[in-house]
Amino acid sequence: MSTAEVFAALGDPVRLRLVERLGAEGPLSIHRMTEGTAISRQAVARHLNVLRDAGLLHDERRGREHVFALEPRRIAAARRHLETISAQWDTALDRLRAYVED
Amino acid sequence: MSTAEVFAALGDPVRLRLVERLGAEGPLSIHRMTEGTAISRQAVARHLNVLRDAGLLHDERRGREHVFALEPRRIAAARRHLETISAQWDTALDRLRAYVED
DNA sequence: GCCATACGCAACCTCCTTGTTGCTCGTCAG
DNA sequence: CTGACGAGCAACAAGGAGGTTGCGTATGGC
Repeated sequence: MSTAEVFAALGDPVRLRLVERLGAEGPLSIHRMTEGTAISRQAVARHLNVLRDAGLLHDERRGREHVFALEPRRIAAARRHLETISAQWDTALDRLRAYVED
Repeated sequence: MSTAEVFAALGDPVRLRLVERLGAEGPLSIHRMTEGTAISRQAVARHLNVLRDAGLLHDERRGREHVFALEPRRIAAARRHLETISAQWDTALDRLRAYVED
């Protein structure tokens, strides 16, 4: 659930594509998510569990299907984290410039 | 240089901390970056190379020092990517709602 | 009730990552 | 010129990540 864990979860091309699909198509079952990939259902299921453990997805059993859906608040939190770094960078550069001119 | 590679680079707690430090303190040498960490200089250097290969940092030799600095444009690009996913998610939910009510 | 479906669990293999250490090389200061 | 400092390179060990296969289990349609 840490910030690094969120980025690590997004840092695999397969998982990033799964997140993009969930964002574009809405909630999907493991079986549906496996369609269009070159890997097995178990591999996809493990990727989805990683994303859920990172807080990026939430899951629900619907009959014999296991449906995963996006958790947009986690994505928003990661976005804000990157925003903070960029903002600090600007002030750090200003301080560096003042130091060099001094 | 892919998007997944950027997130993977940020997805390690040590590297995320290095990026945060560069954002807060400005450009730093490998030796300076090693201070305050529990790992060796070589390990830090490798982490910095990973971040540079992902496009998140740029580096420069200054005498016998190797200085790394943030590349805020890459961070902004990653931020926009997350923004896109969230935006698509909203419309996907609308379509899902319309489908269920149908 | 019966069978296909969608899934979970566990074992296993392979590669990549992350850390280490040892050695060498360029650079700055005295 | 010489020694200390900051880095680069390479080899190595240990752990984790990502993939597969085989098998067992609950659910839904006929």
